[in-house]
Amino acid sequence: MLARPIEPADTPAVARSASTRPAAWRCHSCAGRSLGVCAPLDDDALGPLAAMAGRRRWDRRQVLYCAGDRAEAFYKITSGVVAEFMDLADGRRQIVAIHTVGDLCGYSTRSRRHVFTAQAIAPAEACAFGSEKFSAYMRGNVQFACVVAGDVRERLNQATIGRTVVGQLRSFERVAHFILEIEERMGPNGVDTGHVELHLTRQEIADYLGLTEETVSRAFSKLKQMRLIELGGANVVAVLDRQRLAELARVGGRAASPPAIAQPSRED
Amino acid sequence: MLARPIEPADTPAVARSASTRPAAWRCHSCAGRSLGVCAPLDDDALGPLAAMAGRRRWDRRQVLYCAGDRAEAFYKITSGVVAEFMDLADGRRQIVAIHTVGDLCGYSTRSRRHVFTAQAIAPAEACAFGSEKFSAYMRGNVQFACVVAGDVRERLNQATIGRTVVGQLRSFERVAHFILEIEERMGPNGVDTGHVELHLTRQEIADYLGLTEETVSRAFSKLKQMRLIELGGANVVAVLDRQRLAELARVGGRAASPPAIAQPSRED
DNA sequence: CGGGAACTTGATCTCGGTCAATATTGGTGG
DNA sequence: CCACCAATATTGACCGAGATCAAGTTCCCG
Repeated sequence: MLARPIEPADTPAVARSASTRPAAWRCHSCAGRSLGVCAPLDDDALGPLAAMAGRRRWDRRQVLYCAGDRAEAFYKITSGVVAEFMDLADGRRQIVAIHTVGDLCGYSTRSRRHVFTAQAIAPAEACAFGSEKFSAYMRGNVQFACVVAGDVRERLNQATIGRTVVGQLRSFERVAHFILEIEERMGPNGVDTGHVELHLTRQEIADYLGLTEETVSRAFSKLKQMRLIELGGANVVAVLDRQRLAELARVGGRAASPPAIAQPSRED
Repeated sequence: MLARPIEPADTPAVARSASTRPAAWRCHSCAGRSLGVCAPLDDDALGPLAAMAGRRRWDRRQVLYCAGDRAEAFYKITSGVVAEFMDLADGRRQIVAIHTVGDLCGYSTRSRRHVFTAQAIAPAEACAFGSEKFSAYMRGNVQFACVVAGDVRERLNQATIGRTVVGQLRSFERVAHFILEIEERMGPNGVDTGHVELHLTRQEIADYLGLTEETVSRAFSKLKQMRLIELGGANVVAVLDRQRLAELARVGGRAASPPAIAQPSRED
């Protein structure tokens, strides 16, 4: 089944065989252990997943799967960045999601086919779960099924906010929103230096926001001129005034920065 | 029809007590029984849901819930049309979903608050399930949890296609897509006469597609002039050439291109 | 019928797209 | 380490799709 170009699991034989060590022990060194669908699971619930997981990696620009392909696996990203997009016949492209460490991608239609194409934006690694086994585990474990449902629900909310951004905001407002979104999603590390590595090229940002690369570039220049950001090398942006940036980017009634980290089932 | 704002369940005592009549018996006359999350469930699985369900109804323009409100219930629509939208501070509005018979709405954030506002676009009725009970039933029934996960996944796909429509298509292409979408979602009845009742005003369509009402109106006129549609009274559209309409509206589905390996860059 | 809401159409303006010319960056080999 | 080259970004000039402003027109519904 799930082909593994690299290695099924870089695990010493001793660990695989013995029941003295739960399969989930390998997860302890995983950056995504406390993120996304893994976070709410204890080691017991994680065990079957860890046992079916294989490792995969892709270089920048490599494709994980294509729209229309039969869905073979889910991928939980452990490093790097992956974009999902839809293509139009004439070459227009809409990036519909950007995934990074902790995110699960590979959701498909009811007919088990991918709707989107996924491509590594930065060299990426992931835990791969065969679709069949993954679904079977869902059908056998309520907790996991609920966790997945919650994950998809969260993604639906993100997608919907994205639709509002593209449908209603002006170009530079969209870019402001993008900067804050990336800062939030990519840097879940505690204190921020105010420096955000974008990972996406101007063209990719344009495809994400429904603009052209020239307009995106102009928007960056405008925000820089407004003293809200500073542009650095290596595609890094320094956020100078998060407050005003957030006002430009505001979508929906309340603050655009819900504590998005994987955490308790309820807050406030 | 049965009206009445909130009742736990107007079930004859005999049905509630006796095992001779499952609680789901009332569902047999429901238009949504074979749609959405109810469809995959047999009467046994439906029973607990039916037992917790109450009926609600809203007039045109009435609000089901507001963004930021604490989520109290899920609503499975049994008649009418409901729109979910996000508002911006300055009055701009994005309709992010249109729901009709069979659709479940009321999904919230992890913090149990609504992200969107829901409003009846046409007088609507729904089966209401208290959030707590609904979630509890999910946590106790794998099948139901999986069904809900599948429903949300489907919605995610729709939302993503919507984002592509708004981000990439020209105004009249978006309207073409809208017409076909409404035809498909509102008329699940067998053979179509080619007549689609839109239910939404021009302004609402505009808010859905990220346009202005004038532009929407011009797009309708243009499609009419192109002999693809005919405009009738009562906000009804006659589809004259579904084929060409679909070509304008096409997103995602690549036709015959071999899904070769990593296409390094966009063109060439 | 009458009046208000929804729709259509026209005139003009503007934001963002398009085309095109540099400028900058980053990677590679000498 | 530097020179060179391709990829990416920036900036400018111009254009056009869609927004805006402003009348009219049609459709409901009492």
